[in-house]
Order: sequence, then C-alpha cells, then structure tokens
Amino acid sequence: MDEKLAVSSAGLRRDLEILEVLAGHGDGLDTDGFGVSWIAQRLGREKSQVSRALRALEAEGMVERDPLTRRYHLGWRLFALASRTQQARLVQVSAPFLRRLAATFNEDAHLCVLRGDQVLTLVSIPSSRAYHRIWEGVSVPVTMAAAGRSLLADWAPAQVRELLRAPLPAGLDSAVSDEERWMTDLGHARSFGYVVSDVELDDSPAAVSAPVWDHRGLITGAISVSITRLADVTHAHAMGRVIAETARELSAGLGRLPRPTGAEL
Amino acid sequence: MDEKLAVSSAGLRRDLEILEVLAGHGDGLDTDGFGVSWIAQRLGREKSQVSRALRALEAEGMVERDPLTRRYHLGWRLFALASRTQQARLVQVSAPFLRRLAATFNEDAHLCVLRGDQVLTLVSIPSSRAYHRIWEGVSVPVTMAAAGRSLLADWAPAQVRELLRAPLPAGLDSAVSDEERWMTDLGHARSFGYVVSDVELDDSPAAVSAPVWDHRGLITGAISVSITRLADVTHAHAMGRVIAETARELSAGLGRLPRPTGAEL
DNA sequence: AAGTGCGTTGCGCTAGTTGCAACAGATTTT
DNA sequence: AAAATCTGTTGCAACTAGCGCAACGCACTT
Repeated sequence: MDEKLAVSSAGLRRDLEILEVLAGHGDGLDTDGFGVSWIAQRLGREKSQVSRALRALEAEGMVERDPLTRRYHLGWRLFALASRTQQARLVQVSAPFLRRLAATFNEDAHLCVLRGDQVLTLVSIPSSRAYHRIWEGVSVPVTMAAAGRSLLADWAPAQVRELLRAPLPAGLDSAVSDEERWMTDLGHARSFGYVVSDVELDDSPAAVSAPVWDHRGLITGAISVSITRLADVTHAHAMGRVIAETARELSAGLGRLPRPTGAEL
Repeated sequence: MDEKLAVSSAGLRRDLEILEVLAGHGDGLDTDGFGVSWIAQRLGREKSQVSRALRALEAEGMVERDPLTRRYHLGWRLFALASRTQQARLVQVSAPFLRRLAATFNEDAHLCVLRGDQVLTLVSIPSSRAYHRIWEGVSVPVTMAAAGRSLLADWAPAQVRELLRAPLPAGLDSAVSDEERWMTDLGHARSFGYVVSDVELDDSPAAVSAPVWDHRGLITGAISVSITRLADVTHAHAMGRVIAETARELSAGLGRLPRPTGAEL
C-alpha cells in the first residue's frame, strides 16, 4: 500500500512534528503553549498518541507543562542541546561583528547558513532605529534569500544551476528566473567578497551579503545587511567593501586558514 | 524483571542519549564529532541500532554528518527550534525567578530586553507593598534604563561608546554624560554578574540588574530589581550577588552555554 | 593477501506502538 | 443540579516497527 520511505523512524518524526508545533508561535504571541487536543488536530493525529508522546517528551525534559493550564511548551533540554551546536558558537563569535555593521549602516545585520536548499538565519541584529521582522530560526529557499548568492559562491556552476532549477513552493516561481544574473553575482561574490542583491521576497528588503569561510576554506555562512533606504548603487558597493572586510575578520576569528581570497575553485 | 511503569518511548530515550553524547564535546578538545562505533560503545548499545537511529536523526536535521570523516555532530534543527521560541521562553521561565526576587527584597522585579537602542520591559512583578508604576511594555533609551548596563555587558567597547554618544530625545541629554562610569559599570557586570545603577530617569528608582544569557551564549535580557528604600551601598551589593545568582539560574534554564563567558570582546 | 576497524544491511522474533472506545475532570449550558 | 461539552488519560487486542545477531562492503594497516 504505502511506500516504505527508506529510513525514518515514525516515532521520531511524530515527536519532531510536535516540537515544531510548539515552536510555531512566530505568528501571534501565544506564549502560553498549546494543549493536547489542539496539537493533535493540527497534526491530524490521534489525541491518545499525542498525549503519550508528550508525556514521554516531558519525562525527558524536551517539553514542559504548565501544571495549571496543562499546556505544553518547549523544555529546558532542547535549549541545553541547542547551546552545544556549532551554530551556537558561530553566533557567539559573529555577534560583535554584526553589531558593528548594524551600528555603522543603521540597518539590520544577519548571519545566515545554508541548510539543504534553504537559507537559515541564525541571528539578526536589528538596526538601532526600530525593531523589524524577526528572521531568527526561519528558513527561506536559497533562491529567494539575499544571502543565498554568498552562500553558494564556492559551489560548482553546474550544481548551482541544478539548485536554481529546482521547483519552488507554489506561487513563488517567477521571481528568480534570471539564471545568468545569478551566475554573474556568484562570480562577483568570489572576486570581491561581497554581492548586492535586489528585492526578492516581498517583505525582505534588498541586501548586501558576504560569504564567511571556516578553517577548512569552505563557506560556512554569510553576513547579510539589508538596505531599506535605497541609496545609489555606488553607495551599496561602498557598503559591500566594508561588509566583505568584516566577513574576512570574522572568518579569521573562526580560524580560517590564511589563504588568499580569490583562489577558490 | 524490571517493570518500567514510566511510559517513555524507548526510541526517544535512545535518540536523546545519542544527542547527549554528541553534545558532550564541550569537555575536552573540540572534536569534529563522533563516529557510530564510538557512540555505540559509549552507550552500550548495538552499532546497528545507533547507525539506524543516526540516519533517521540526520534525515530530520537533528544531527549532521561530515561527509568526509563520516562523523556526526548536533544539527541545525535543534538550534532553529530553540531560536524561534527563545523570547517566549524567556518570559515563561523568568516569572518564578522574578517573583522570588520581588518577595525576597520587597521590591519590584523586572525582566528587560534590548530592542534597538531601547530597553523594553517585558515582565514586571510588583513588590507586595503597594502599586507602583507599571513598566511592562514600556521602552526607554538604553542609556537611561538601569538594566541597560547589564544588557550591553557583552558588547564591544567601541560599540557601546558609539551608542552612548548617539543623540537622545530632546530634553534628556545631560543625564548620561559620564561615559567612563559606564565602561566601568559594564566591566563590573561582566566580572561579577550584576551592576548597581543610580537614578537616571526622574521617576525610575535606582536599581540592581544582572544580565541573562541564552542558548546562543548571547545576553538576551536582564533582570532588574529597583531600590526604593535607600540603604547603604554594601547592602546593594549584597542584593547584587543574590540577583546575579538568580540570573545564572535563569540562564541555565535558557540553555546557556556551560562554559562561562569570560573572555569575549 | 590477510588482518583490523568502521559503518551498513538482511532477517526472524519479540516488544512496543497504534487506534478505538471508555473513562474521568473541568467548564459551560440548560 | 443535572446535562452537555470540552478537556486529557487509559485499557486492550491487533499489528507493525524496532531489536540483536551475524554477514557484508570498504578503507587502511600489517
């Protein structure tokens, strides 16, 4: 009947779906957590299943329950584990650099990494003026993120083309048609250490981004600084040089080997 | 036979044991992760079991594998889950600690975060004595808030100076002239985990504040306890030590990195 | 070539998970 | 008060999925 989908324990998938729901209050301010029935309905699963899974998760500290409201939210152990990821270290090292950029340009500064075909924003430093949309922990397709061009800069052209031609989520397909423009941008990122991107997502502004290298000489992340106040192109490139220099300092802080910039593949 | 009345799914327990092993690279040298056999031996489990579990975990993004060394380490998804819900958790977890402080000192206790150049108070627990001014949801410039010193404690000195020199709203410009005093206070916050602030806003009392770290190793908030009844300075510092300890407990609940920060910029 | 350590996979057996339905509290409605 | 609804938990038989063993492929060393 149903295909056996290679390897994925069903229990794990269920547990992670639950955790994802509990993390999913990016929209409103549901700070109280969620109840069993609500979660079960949202996942299309049996109440009993969710109830038992949550109890197991609670016993392990992955979720916690308010004894009064009986609602669940994510638990201490998840946060403890998250602190041991290498992303946490990356964030810690990059934060001062991002703050400096945010202050210098009075624009939001982000640090993004590539996960599959998605760009995940690890940390966002808002500009001093206001508090903008929170991108932290959010993934967008690489083709639609400003930082995407920097993150793919050391890829082989053939693989980039393959990724660009992959189908996008419904309704978003037209924005990135210009494949040649992409290839040019990637070359620019390689040569100059930064690249300027136009608007691609409705609610994400144009941005200047720069790749960050790790100790192996691979691109592990990208700095991205948004441009809300449209200046002329020359100004954007002046920004780019500063951001590229910052990315180089950050790369050095991550233990990047003292290797010349332009000589990757 | 050992009857486990604990309803804990064995698969979940196994997965978490594995994650815990992968997290345990904080002790010695930073390894690049661990191999299947090493993990299996360390847990006293079958290799095959661990191999299959790790593949499932990898498919879900909970762990990542270096394609070259075939070693596993913790994955991006843990970090993403934690990041998306970090702020809600801050509010959740801090409430009991704030209540304890408010009861202990019979003073108002607050939880503040930094938003741009403003300090926003997320939670206020009033002391039992009387109704005070409600600060919840109120923003004040970082230079004028008692919690400001704690919130900036992990910033680079140059950034702090820049922020301090930024123009204030009309009519409020004179209060924070003492830049050096600020830098000293930040050092104190870093060294001792708390800092005592004098009166700065007319209607805001002096206060003792302490920085709170999150799972990324960044300061995400600050506990602030007001001092309405002026005692001697020694007493304020005694308060500070208690508040700093509370902030540490709160940070632990947020998954603060185990290695105490000391030597950042 | 044989030897070692590593990680993956095939397969019978058993144990753990599933889904239904009944149950028990907590609120709300009649 | 009783009834109606909501909530979340639990007992049970059917069944599926995870377990351990052993064999296998692979990369290095001897």
